[in-house]
Formats: sequence, C-alpha cells, structure tokens
Amino acid sequence: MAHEEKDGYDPSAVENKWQRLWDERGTNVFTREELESAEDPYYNLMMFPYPSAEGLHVGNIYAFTGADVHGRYHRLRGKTVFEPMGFDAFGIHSENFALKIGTHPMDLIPSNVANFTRQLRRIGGMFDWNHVVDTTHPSYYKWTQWIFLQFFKAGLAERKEAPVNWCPSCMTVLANEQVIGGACERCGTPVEQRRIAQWFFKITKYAQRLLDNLETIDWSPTTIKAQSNWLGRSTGAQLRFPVVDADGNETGDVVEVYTTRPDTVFGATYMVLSPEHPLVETVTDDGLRVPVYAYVDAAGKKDLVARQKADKTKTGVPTGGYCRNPATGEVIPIWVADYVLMEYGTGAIMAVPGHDERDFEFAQQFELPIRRVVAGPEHDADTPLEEAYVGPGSLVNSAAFDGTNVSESVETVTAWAAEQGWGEAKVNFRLHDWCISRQRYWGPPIPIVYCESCGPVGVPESDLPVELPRIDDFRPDDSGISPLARVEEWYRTECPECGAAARRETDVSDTFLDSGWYFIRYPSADVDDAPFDPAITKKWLPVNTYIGGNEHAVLHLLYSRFITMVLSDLGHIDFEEPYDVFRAHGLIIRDGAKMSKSKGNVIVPDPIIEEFGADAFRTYLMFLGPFEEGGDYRAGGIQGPFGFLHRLWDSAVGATDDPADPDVERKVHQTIHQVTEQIPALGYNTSIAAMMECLNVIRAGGRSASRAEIEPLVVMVAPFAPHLAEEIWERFGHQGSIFDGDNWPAYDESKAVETTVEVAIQVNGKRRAAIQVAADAPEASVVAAARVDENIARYLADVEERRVIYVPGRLVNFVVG
RNA sequence: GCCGGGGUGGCGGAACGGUAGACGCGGCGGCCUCAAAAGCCGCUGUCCGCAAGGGCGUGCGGGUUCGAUUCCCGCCCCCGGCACCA
Repeated sequence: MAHEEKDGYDPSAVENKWQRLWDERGTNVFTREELESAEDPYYNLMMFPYPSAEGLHVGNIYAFTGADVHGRYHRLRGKTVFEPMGFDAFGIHSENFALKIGTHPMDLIPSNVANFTRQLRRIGGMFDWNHVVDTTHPSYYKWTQWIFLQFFKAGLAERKEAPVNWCPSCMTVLANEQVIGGACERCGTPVEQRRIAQWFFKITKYAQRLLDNLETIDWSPTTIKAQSNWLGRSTGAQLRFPVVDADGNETGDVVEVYTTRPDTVFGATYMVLSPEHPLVETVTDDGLRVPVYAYVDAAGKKDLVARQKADKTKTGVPTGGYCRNPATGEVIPIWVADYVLMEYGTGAIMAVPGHDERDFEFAQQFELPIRRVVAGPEHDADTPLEEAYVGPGSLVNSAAFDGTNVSESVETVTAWAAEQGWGEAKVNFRLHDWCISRQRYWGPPIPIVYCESCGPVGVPESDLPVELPRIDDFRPDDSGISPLARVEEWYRTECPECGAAARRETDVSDTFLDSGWYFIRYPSADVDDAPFDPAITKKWLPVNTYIGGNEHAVLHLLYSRFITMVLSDLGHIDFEEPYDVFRAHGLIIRDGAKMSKSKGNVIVPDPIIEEFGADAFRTYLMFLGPFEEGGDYRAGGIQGPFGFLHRLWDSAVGATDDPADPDVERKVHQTIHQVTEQIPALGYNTSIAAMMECLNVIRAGGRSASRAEIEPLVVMVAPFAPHLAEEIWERFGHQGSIFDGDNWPAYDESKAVETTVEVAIQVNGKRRAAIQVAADAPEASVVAAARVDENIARYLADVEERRVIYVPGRLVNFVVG
C-alpha cells in the first residue's frame, strides 16, 4: 500500500512540489544581469489579463497555456525565454464593478490581482514574477503619462472639440472601436453624439505606414485582414463643386466631395451634405431654414443610434441651395441627409444615383433625376435603370469620355478634372484619430495643466507621476466632466511655465494607452528612472511571438503598433513594429457559444485542477482542438489526457534499463519528428495525439517501457505537463530543471525509417486489398506482388489493363476498363 | 450586404491530390479488485452477408483527375467581425 502511494501519480503532490521548487530556485525569473547577458533571447508574450473579480476562466487559461507551451518548447530547445505576466487593471470595467459592489477600485484591484496571481501560479505558467506589470501602479502609469507627453511634444496629441460617442449609461466617451452597431460595447446602451473637448492621438497620420508594414510582419492572416479593413484605404478623387446662387452665379463657396468613382461625375445629379457639414447654414435658402435646421437638430440628437440601425430608409431635406456640376455645367440641388457621414471623406458627396445603391434609393424616394453614365454589356446609353448599376462597362452620356472603359476612366477623368482645376486624385482612410480622453476616475490622469496665459502645458517629466488621488466619490455623472473635476484640492495647481494659478486636466486616459506599450515595460519592469532600459530593450525587443485573442485585432494591436512607430520615430527605440510574429488563438466554445460570463456558460477551472491537476487540464485544453481555431469544451474530455499522463507516469516510473526495442524506437523517432515540427506551428492537438500513439506502442501488450524509449517522450510532453516532466526528469537522476539547457530529443532519421510498408492496392481508384512489402522494394516487384493478390486477381481477370499507377510506399492503382 | 473561418461517425477532432475517420471522449463486452479509482484486453461510420467480401458514405449540385475531405465553378447552412465609408 505504502509502495503504491509512493509511486502512483499524484498530480497535486507533484505540482505543489515543483511550483515550490521553481520559486525557490528562481527557475523562471531573471535578474537584470541575466536579462542583459542572455545569449539566445526569446521574448514570448501573451496578452495580459484584466483582473476581474470572478477570477480566471477557462478561456483565459486556454490562451495562456497555449502561449506557455510555446515558450516552454523554445526553452527546451535551449533558448533563453522571457515570459512575463501582468495586469491590465485600469478601466471602466473595474470601476463599474467597484461601483456595483460598493467598494473602491484601489481596494478591489489588489485583491483581484492576488487571486489571479494565485490561479496563474497554479496552472504552472513559466511566468517571470520578478517582472510583473500592473498598469494601475504609479510606477507604471508614471511612464504611461510620459508617453502621453512625448506625443504631446511631438504634436501628435491634440485637444479639440469633436463629436464623440457618448455612452449615457457608462457616462463616458467611447472610441469608435468601442461602439458596436450604435451601442456601447460594454453595456449595450445606445450611444449618443456629444461635442466635448477631447485629447486625440493623430493615428491617421500613420495610416499608410500602418497599412504598408502589414506586409513585413508575420501575423495570422485573419488579423492582418481585419487591420487592413479597419484602416480602410480607398483611392479616388477629391472634386470641387462650386456653389451657385439662384441666377447661376458662383458664390465663392465650394462643396468639396470625396468619391471613389470620379468617372461617374457626369451622372452626379444632386449633392448631399451631412447634417454636421459647416456649409449647411451657408447654402440653405432662407425660406427653408426651419425644416433644414429641424432636420439637422434631429440628426444630431439621435445620430449614431438611429444612423446605425439596420433600418436604412433614407431621410433628407432640400436646402434650396445649388452647385454647378463642373463636368456637365448643370446646376444641381444640394440636399442634407444623414446617410452622409461627417466623419468620412469630406462629409459631403456628389450623388450619382445611377451607379450608387444609396444614392439610387434616395433619388427614388425624393424623385431626383437618375442618369445612366455607365453601360454594361447588355445596355446602351438609354437603357432605363431599375437599380443602381455598379458593374463593369463603358461610359455613356459623358461627353468626350463616352466609350471609355470604366477600368481606365477613373484615372482619365481625374486627370481631366485636375487639368481644369476642380479636382485631384486622393487616397482616403476609414481610420479616425484616436480619442484617448475618458471622463472617468479609474485611469491615469492626463498630465496636462491648463493655464490662462500659456494654454495647455505638459506636466514636467520630473513631476511625474500625476498621481490619481484616492477619492470616495468616484461616481461618474452626466455632466461630461470627470469625477476628478469635483476635487478642487487636486486639480488646483500652478502653471509649470509661468507659475500662475492653473488647473489640471481632469480626464484620464483610455486603457488602450496602458496596454499600448506594456510589452516594452516588461523587461524593464524593475527600472524606476526610465520607462525602459535602452540596453535591455535592444536585446529583448521586438517581441518574438505574441499570442492573443483576435478580439483585439483592431484595438489593442493597432494602437500598440502605432505607439511603437511613434516611439521609434522619436528615437526612443530602434524598431517600429512591436511583434515579429502574432498568432490569434481560437475560442473555447461551450453549448454552441463562446465561453463568457454574459452567456452564462463559464467553467470555473479551480475544481477541475483540484481533481485532475494542472498538467492534465493544460494537456486537455491543448488537445481539444487546433489551438488557432479553438474548440468545444466538454466536461468528460479531460479523462483522455488524464489517463495518458497517468500511463506515461506509470511507464516512466517503472522503466527498465534495457536497450530500446528497435520497433518501439522507430515509433519514438517518428514521434520526435512530428512533434518537433508541429509544436512551433501551434499544432498542439496533433502533437499530443502523436505522443499518445507513441505511448500506446511503448505499452502495447502490457510491455514495460525502457528508459531509452520513454525519456524522449517525457521531454516532449514537458511543455504541456511541466510538473510531471520535472518530477520524472528528477527521478531519472538528472540535476536541475528539465527546462534548463537544451534537452529536446534529437531526431535521428535513420532510426525512424520503416523496413516494411503496407501498400494499398486499388482497382480504378477503389481499395481492394493491401500487401506488405519491403520499404525499398522496386516498383516492378510491388506491382507483381499486387497482381497476384487473390482479390486483385479476380478484378483483373477479364478486363483490359490500361494503366498502372504506382505511388511508392503508398499504393498501386490498376486502371482497367 | 461586405470581409474572415467553418460544415467529416453518437461527440471533440485526424488526414503532402494517394488506404477517410489518426488520437481521444462516449458506448458495449471482458480482466484485475472485498469494493472503488487508476490500469489492462477486445469491439464500435452505415447497410447487406455466417464469412470471404461487397454497396453507400466528408453540407448540396456540377467539373478536373487513374484517384477529390483536399483543386475549380455554382449554391445552402453555421460561427466570428465590419457595416449607409461615398
């Protein structure tokens, strides 16, 4: 009995032991000197969590484990792997939760962090606990503020009054990226439009570079595509339509429009301004001011909500003003309609109802003229339009351009407009500047002081951090002003430039600014006189591999690229892309839906780890599907990997010193080959399957393993089940951690070669038999052997043989007929 | 509507254009045990057949090929993202 207990697999004993030893020996942590002198550095990054009160859920653990497996693999191959962990703990989510349960974020977050830390240790991640980053700690946000100041000094941070997305429930401004279908991504409340003075980062200046660089980085294609769509580059032309009075004389005002189809300018039969367009007032006829202003007013109120509803019924009003179409010379009416958005292009369009679906619908509704200027192969110049025609064809009703193919006409018409001075080619992006102001409490104060005479002044770097004061009343209100604006003793200060009485900025910054640079901070987390140490940064960055969720494809990943680019331009770092490789992991699905608290299908990991151990849990999560695609979580599924580890343990603990059996050794080397190829490619599920198969061979017929057979398997399983691997490694008599040094098994091709192979015999592509032949048997002898197979002979008896296909080692196919 | 990713046994999932269903879960039968856990052995796509063997099978319809889950064309459905972006 006692003997049983000593040698039986007891996950919690093994895991406790090794987690303790890793801590005691500092297995996973680096000193500054070690970071400085690392020989083969590999920076393995995963997206840091928001430390919620609920603790880690299976989705988090899935992502972390997948990334940890990657890091551990590279470490077993002899690399020096830095794998840090941190907490993205500022933001509305924490603040709202604190409000809900009646506590203070400054009390809530440390206890959440402690709980997360406990859980993260328990799953056996290879985290460097000496380099933890907590974005809410003054030692971190001091440097977040420093980054703001660098942007400010470089003219890349700008304060402007702008229409912003306002969530009436969260009572704060949201970035465009945080508005989903017109509603707040966090609480689902319809978003309103407000005009508030905000700080913006000029990310649009970097749009082209952010797009171009996508070609140079090795990222998941889905993420690349999402970023590229989000940047939304389009090419076209900016055209100017002069405003004319009732007599057709030019007033001097010009409506500037952006279009991707300048070739259809001859079909522009009216103009549309967005309700917020500055020219609305100017062009509106006095007799129409009442309806126009009423429309503009209504649009402003409902704005983002109503505009982004699925209902796309067009509304609009005529202004009574007119433009001259510079191509045709015709006078055309100017309308105001909310289907034209102020945020895109120039906020005004030329409407070509014949060849744009939205314009067509609008023109139909308000009985505006619809003119064909493109004729497809089925049409002529006068074919009536039943709907907007957007297909290929050639221009008609377009004066000198008639007959030109649309594929070339964009260019020729633009050139003509340029020659005449009313337009030029233009590239446009969908991307907007990044609004970083938040009228909330739980974030880093924006380090700006407003002075009557000096204007907005950056807080001197020596005065950082601008500490977030602990205040009891941190509730937001509907005024659009931060809770900090209620704390006079905090916001009253002196102008850093002239010393006059001044007032601090009371907004805090967006959490995406916190997470936009944390990866640069990690290796320098213990440096307190600079945001990052130059030498260490040079050695460790950019990040080798970043693994995270694709929900951040256009938020965090775009902002962190932008910040990196700016820091590079400002000379602080010498790389402009933060992550060499990015891989998006899949999602854990349960009951047909993504595992999430709102869906109510979350699995709490702790009891599972308690029962089966972290190793089995990790292995199961990596086994349940391709890591980059996610998979279905099923409660009983862990039995398979648990049993596997159990058998592996039993075989290893009872291993003999006999030499390896050649047949088993062959399987072992085939497995080494496969696993070595698949793990770095994140093919975790098939790697585990291969190792299971290998163990099945080792144990076939109840045979005992020899140590030579099983030791390579133990090393290969170590990324998935690190505690178990360490324990067996130690029992095999090795000194120190299995993760110290290059312990990955070497693949020997000569040992993996099969001597005999099974060859399938097909007749007309259908498998009719299989024969065993020597692996190096010549074609003729294989075909001859195939021919005399009893079953095959029957099929070949009375038919003509037309062809024989031979695929070495695989099959022989007799084509008969 | 647009952009991604998918549709394979009861289930999760494997398959360089080459033996479809590896590996695992679940199920059935058996061994070990006082019992349980763990472990071990066998069977397990479906239909016909005692068997040998054969028919049918990777969402649907076509095509290319000696051979298609894989490539091409046209559909259907599911998941994720974006959405009046001119």
